[in-house]
This record gives sequence, C-alpha cells and structure tokens, in this order.
Amino acid sequence: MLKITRKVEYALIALSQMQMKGDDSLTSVKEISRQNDIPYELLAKTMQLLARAEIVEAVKGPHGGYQIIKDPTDIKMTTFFEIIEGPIGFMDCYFDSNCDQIHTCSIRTPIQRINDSIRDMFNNISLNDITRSV
Amino acid sequence: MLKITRKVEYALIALSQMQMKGDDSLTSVKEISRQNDIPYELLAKTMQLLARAEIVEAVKGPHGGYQIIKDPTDIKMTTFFEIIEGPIGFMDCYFDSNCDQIHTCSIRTPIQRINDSIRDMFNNISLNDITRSV
DNA sequence: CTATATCCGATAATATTAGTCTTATATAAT
DNA sequence: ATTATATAAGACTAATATTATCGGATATAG
Repeated sequence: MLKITRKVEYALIALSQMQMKGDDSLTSVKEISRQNDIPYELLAKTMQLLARAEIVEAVKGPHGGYQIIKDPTDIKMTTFFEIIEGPIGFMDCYFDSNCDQIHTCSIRTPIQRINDSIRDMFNNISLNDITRSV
Repeated sequence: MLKITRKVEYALIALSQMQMKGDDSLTSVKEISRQNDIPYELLAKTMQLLARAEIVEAVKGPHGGYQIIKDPTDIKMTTFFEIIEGPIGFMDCYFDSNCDQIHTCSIRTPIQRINDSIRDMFNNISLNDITRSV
C-alpha cells in the first residue's frame, strides 16, 4: 500500500536525466532504458503518456527522441501521477463509488480528510522538486 | 497507487464501531461483519492482527468477542498501517533494497523526502482521529 | 529504400490483494 | 461431559493490479 508504481518511477528517472542533458537536446527511450536498466517497452509506453499530456514532445525517426516542453516547475505531482496512473485516491469510494454502504459508512469523513491531506501534499510538490539535478 | 487495502479499511470500520459501543463491551467478528457486509473470515484475520498487536483483546467462547485495550489516541496511523500491512514505503528501495542502481539513482533523495513527508503526516494522525464517533 | 525512432493495441507473466476453507483451541451454558 | 459459539491460525484459491512483452503501425533522416 501507499507505493508508487514502476511506471511513475521510470518516468521520474527519465525526466530527471532529460533535465540533466539540457533543454533542447533529444533523448531516446533506448538511451534511458539502457542507462538505467529499465524495460524498453514499458518505458516507451510511459513516455507516450507524457507525450500525450504534452509534458514532452516526440521527434520520430533516426536521431529522434523526446524533449521536455513543459516546465517541470509548473507541474504538480498530483497531476503527474494522474497522467500516468489515472485518478488517485486513498480509497476507491472517492472516484468509482458504487459502494452501497456509502451513507452509513462510519469512516468516510475522516478518510476523506486523509485523502485531502495527501492531495494537498502532492499539490505542493512540483515535478521539478523531484527531477531537478541540483 | 497510494491506496489503503481492504484489511485496513475493515479494521478501521471495526474499531470505529467498537468505540461507538463503549469501552468495556465485547464485539464479535460476526456482528461487525454482518452489520457492514464485510467478509467474515477476512475481518477475523484482521482482528487477529490487532489482537497480536495488543490493540484489542480477544475473549473466546460464547458471548465472547473483542474489546479495545489500547487508547486509539496513542496509536499513530503509521504504526497501525504497519501492524496490518507490514513496513510501508513509498518505494521499495527503502525497505527491501536489493536495487543495484541505488548509488547512481537520480531520484533517490527526492523520493526519500516524499517518503518522509508521508510518514510525518501519518505519524501526526492518530487512530482515534479516524475512528472516533464524534 | 532502409534503418531507426515513436505509437498503440493486445496479450502474457507476475505480484499483490482479497476471500475461502479447514482444523484447533477456549469457554459458557446446559 | 457435551454442545454451541467464539477466536487462532495456516493453507489454499480467486480476483485484481501491476509489470513486461509482442506485433504491427507511422514518421523521417540519410
């Protein structure tokens, strides 16, 4: 419980390396996957998610690769998680609520508070806080 | 990701109801499982974990059940989670670290900070904060 | 035209979580 | 003593989620 997934981990590593290389250089999936011993296909998929979300831009063809196009300082970790994982919630009942006990549930309100606390926390951490080199 | 498990959920509901019933009354697994539509066996297992951790005490035999013996105010949520789930960590590398990239990992330090933040947060929430009736 | 890169849906493998089954032990009540 | 009822606990199965792989597509530099 309370763990990040590999996809998130890989994405963070990838972006971290891309930031280190500098703003306008391209980095290929192969390059990152080799250097960090990350399964190529999985990393590729993850980068595709980031491309769709317009955090990175893809350049196809030989010497192609990815490039960061959105300032990581402006990306909240909540947003980042949700790009990769979909909606996050401490308990299911806060997004796909088909729980028929929802009205009588005695722990709903406090769990909601925890949920909010977690969100607050990740709203106040930017992607750059994690991936910046310095 | 970042979700609590059913066992934690069930434990919270059970303790919540036990607190409502009052301090020195016994509550059986059957009672809780029926009232909340929770699988009996799974709840039973979970209660056993709480009993081993001496949060509740078991009374066997007819009219038996469980009773809270430790003030929920004095139990941190981190402790509670770990009683039920074992060690919690935002990433694996902080408890069963056989990752051979650990020295070169570019995101280790920031992830460690998030990890600490989550722990801090749950260290400052008591079980009672979740399970108290009022 | 070919080599190399991303794109993307489908599927397989693995791990985790959830739930079930069975047997044992304790005890209150008859 | 026997029975009914409660917890204790390990083994097992099922369901779900995560991780990894495969196959074929498009784009493009050389």
